[in-house]
Amino acid sequence: MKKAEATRLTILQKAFELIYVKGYQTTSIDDILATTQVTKGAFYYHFKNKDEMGLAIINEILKPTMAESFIAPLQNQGNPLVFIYEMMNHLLIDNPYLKPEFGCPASNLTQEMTPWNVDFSQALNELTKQWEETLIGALENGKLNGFVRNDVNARQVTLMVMSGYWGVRNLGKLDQGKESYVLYLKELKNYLKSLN
Amino acid sequence: MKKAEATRLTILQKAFELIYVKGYQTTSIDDILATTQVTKGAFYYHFKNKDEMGLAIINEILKPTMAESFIAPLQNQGNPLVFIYEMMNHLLIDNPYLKPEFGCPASNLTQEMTPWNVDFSQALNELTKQWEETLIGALENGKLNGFVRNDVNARQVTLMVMSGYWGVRNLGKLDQGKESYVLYLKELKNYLKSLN
DNA sequence: ATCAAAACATACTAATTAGTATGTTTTTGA
DNA sequence: TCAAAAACATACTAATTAGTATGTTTTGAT
Repeated sequence: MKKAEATRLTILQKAFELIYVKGYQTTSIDDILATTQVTKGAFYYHFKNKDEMGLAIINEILKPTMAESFIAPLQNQGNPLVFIYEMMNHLLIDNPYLKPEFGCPASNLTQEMTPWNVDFSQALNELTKQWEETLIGALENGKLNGFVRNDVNARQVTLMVMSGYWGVRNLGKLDQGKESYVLYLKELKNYLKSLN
Repeated sequence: MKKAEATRLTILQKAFELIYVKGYQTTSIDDILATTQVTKGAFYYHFKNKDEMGLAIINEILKPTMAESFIAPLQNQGNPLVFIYEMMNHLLIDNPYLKPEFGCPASNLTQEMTPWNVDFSQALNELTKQWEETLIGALENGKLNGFVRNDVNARQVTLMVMSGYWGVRNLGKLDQGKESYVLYLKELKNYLKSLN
C-alpha cells in the first residue's frame, strides 16, 4: 500500500474507534490528530472537512465490517432462525470490539446524526437497508425450506430483530456488564422458536 | 406559582424540547437563553451549570412524564399483554409530542451521555429501572390471573419489549414517517400473543 | 538527476462555547 | 417602610473548535 493511502486509512480507523467511544460531535479533529500522530495539513489533504471523513468512515469502515458480521453469516443455507440467533449471540457476547458501555457504532451514529445531517442519514439508511434486506431474504428462504412458518411476515420479524438489537445495545449502556444481553438473547431464542 | 419558579420551569421545559430535537451537547446555553428569553444571569442563578440543568430535566420533566405514559397504563388490572400493546401503540402512533425523526428522549440521552457522564447515567438508569420493574410487575400479575403463560419469564419479556421500543425509535429516525413503527407493532402483537 | 505534483507540517484565524464578574432590579419579611 | 436577600441583567473571559494560509518535504515519472 502506498504511504499516503496508509495515512488515510489510519485516520479512518483511529477516528472510527474514537467516535465509537466518544461520539462524533465530541471527537475533535485535534483528538484524531493526537492519536494518529498525523498533522492538520495531512488531515485536510485527505479530507475536505470533518463530515467528509465521517462519511468515509461509514462507507469504507462500517459498511464492510457490517457486511462481514451481519450479512455473511446469513448467506448460508440452513435454518435462518438458528443463524439469526447465533449472529446475535456472536455480536453481543463474543465480539471483542463491541463493548456494552459504548453500544453499537451504527446505532450510535444514527441517533447522533439523524435527522440533521442529511448525508449521514442517507449513508446510514443504506447501511441498515442492506442488513434488513439480507435478513428478509434469509427468512423467506427459510419459509421455502420449511424452517419458518409460512404465515410469518419476514419484514416484520426483521424489524423486530433489528429493533431488539439496537435497543438492547442502548439499554445495555446503562448496566455494568452483559446482563441485559443475556436476558435479551434468552427471550430472542423463545421468540424465534415461535416462528417455526 | 412564584415568578422565579416559573422562570426555572420555563427553562427546563424549553431546554427539554431543544435537547430532544437537537441533542444535549449541541444545544448551547445561548440557544436556551434565546428561546426562553431568559438572561444568562437568571440561568446561572437557577442552575450551577449546564449538567445540573440536564439532571433537573431528567428528574423533573422526563421522570414524571414517563411515569404518566409508561407506568400508569400498567397499574390497571386486566390483561397486561393487551395493555403493553396499547401502550406501545399509543406511544408510537398517537403521541403527538414524540416525532419519528427525533426518536425517544430517554433513549437519545442514554446514547449520548453514557457512559461518560456518571450522573446522567445514574439518573437514566433509575428511569429505566422504574419502567422495567413496572412491566415485570404487570406481567407477573398477568401470570397469576391467567393472562400470561406460567413458563414466561417476565424479566426477559420486559427486556424484549423495552429493547424493541428503543430500537424502533432509533431505526425509525432513518425513514420519513411511521412505517417502521407500524411493522414493529404488528409483529409485537404476534409476539405478545405467543405469551398466553 | 530534476522538477512538478503529491503529501505533509506549522502557525494562524474566526466563531462558538461554558462559565464568571459585577452590576441592577425586584421581592419579601420585620 | 426599608433593608436584605432573591432574582435577574450585561459585559466579559478563557478554552476549544473547525478550518485556512502558507509554507516544506517527499515521491515518482521522465
